[in-house]
Amino acid sequence: MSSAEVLASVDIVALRLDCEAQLELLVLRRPRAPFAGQWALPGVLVNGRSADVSLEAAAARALASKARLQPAYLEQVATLGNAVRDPRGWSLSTFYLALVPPQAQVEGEDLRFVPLAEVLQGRLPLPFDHLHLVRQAGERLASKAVYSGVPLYLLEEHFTVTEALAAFQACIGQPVQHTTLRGRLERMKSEGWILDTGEKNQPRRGRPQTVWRHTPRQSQGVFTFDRSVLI
Amino acid sequence: MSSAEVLASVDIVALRLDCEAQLELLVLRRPRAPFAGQWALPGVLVNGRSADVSLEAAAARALASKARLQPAYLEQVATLGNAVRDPRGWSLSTFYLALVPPQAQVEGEDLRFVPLAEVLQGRLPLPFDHLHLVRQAGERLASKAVYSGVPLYLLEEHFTVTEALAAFQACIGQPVQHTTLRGRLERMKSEGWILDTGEKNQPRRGRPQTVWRHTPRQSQGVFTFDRSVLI
DNA sequence: ATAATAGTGTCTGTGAGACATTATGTA
DNA sequence: TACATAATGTCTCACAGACACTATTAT
Repeated sequence: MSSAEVLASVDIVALRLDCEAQLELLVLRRPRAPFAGQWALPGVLVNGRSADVSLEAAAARALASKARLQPAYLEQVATLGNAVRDPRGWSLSTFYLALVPPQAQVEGEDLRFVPLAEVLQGRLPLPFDHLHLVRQAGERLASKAVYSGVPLYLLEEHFTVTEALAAFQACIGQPVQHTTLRGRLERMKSEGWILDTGEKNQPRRGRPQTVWRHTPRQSQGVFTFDRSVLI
Repeated sequence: MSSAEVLASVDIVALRLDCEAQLELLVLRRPRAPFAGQWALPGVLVNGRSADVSLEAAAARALASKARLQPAYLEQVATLGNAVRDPRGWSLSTFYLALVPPQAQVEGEDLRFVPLAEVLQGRLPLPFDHLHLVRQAGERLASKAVYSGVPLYLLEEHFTVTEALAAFQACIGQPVQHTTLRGRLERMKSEGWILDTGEKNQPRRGRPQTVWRHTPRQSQGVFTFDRSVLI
């Protein structure tokens, strides 16, 4: 059997929070055709010649080699494949949702974070069907945020309730009651996923904030609640 | 750029319920090397030469052409890719969970349903990493069954609470309170996902059963509850 | 003191768990 | 009648929603 005529790639939808707790998307200026010079999702081709032992490894390589980023959370979202998404022919994209801590230093000539909202509204066009991938990854994040602790991976290891609240709301796209979140954090604490450092953080004005620390048991696992935050 | 040296396939984990409400897995005797003659998951290669317009179409083709089956539910689970899963080299498998109604007529020389439990226990070995795919698909089904109406796709369109209960329990692998299920069905009814036909079914002995009808709004959608069935 | 922000308490509603009770059929 | 199976009712508990109230800081 000859090698199959299909182009397989791994693409990354990497998100972080900006200083106003809005989601940002990592984009990269494409070095090669097609769409050379355009901003697009970082990705790599997977084939027998690349050294990756697995798809996961290819995803990690895409982020590490193109952006020198190590995600706090990495999850495969889905694989999209059809005959028209790439002008070169039948192609497959297995795409991942990556969550990276805020203020990662990646600004450069051909690498930057852009507001996710701009992309979703089409004001910042992406080549291929990358907008579709971004949408699906965003929906995955939103749906997981209502019943899991996933948004904590967008924060520094040490965080406050206010920061966590902003992260959940950014992921879900809806307001969340702080009392609800406090209850959930309390449950995560009792199961060892986070802990109260005892430290306090002093905001510009007002009462000092409790500082929590995110300590996921297994790396990149998610704490799952048995209820959805009702919207 | 030459065609990439990667083998891409779509594999199907098709499940149905036997007459004792145990899950069964569809397996197919491989016509070609590698592993010719062994029972394995049905699947097809995807490449530019096959006529599939998309991965979804390839998945449907795999089921239709190899088993003449049309699934009531079809969902992409994930894509597994690495250098060692196929002796021919670096390969990708995008695999789908398919739910088919009971008593579908597919028995044949090189096509049959086998008890899922036998496969999971390793008493019925599968080639490649197919056991791994089956496990992941099974876990996906179990996790969805606790907060959605997915198991109803394993039933005939007309069903009773007892049948539904058996389906949920088979998917979850745990007993479920019939009162809980009745409550959920009532909620699905009020949102139009199922309806009370008014008919009754008379079991061998005992009170007649209400006959419900599964009428999913959008084909293959799932009703989602905002709580998990607490285990 | 006042404003701002963090954190707690209270009441309600929903829906699951557990289990008793009632309903309706067959043998 | 006895028995089997289906369906309902009741009570408790966990937890989200909503919102009032208290606590602790800076200005």
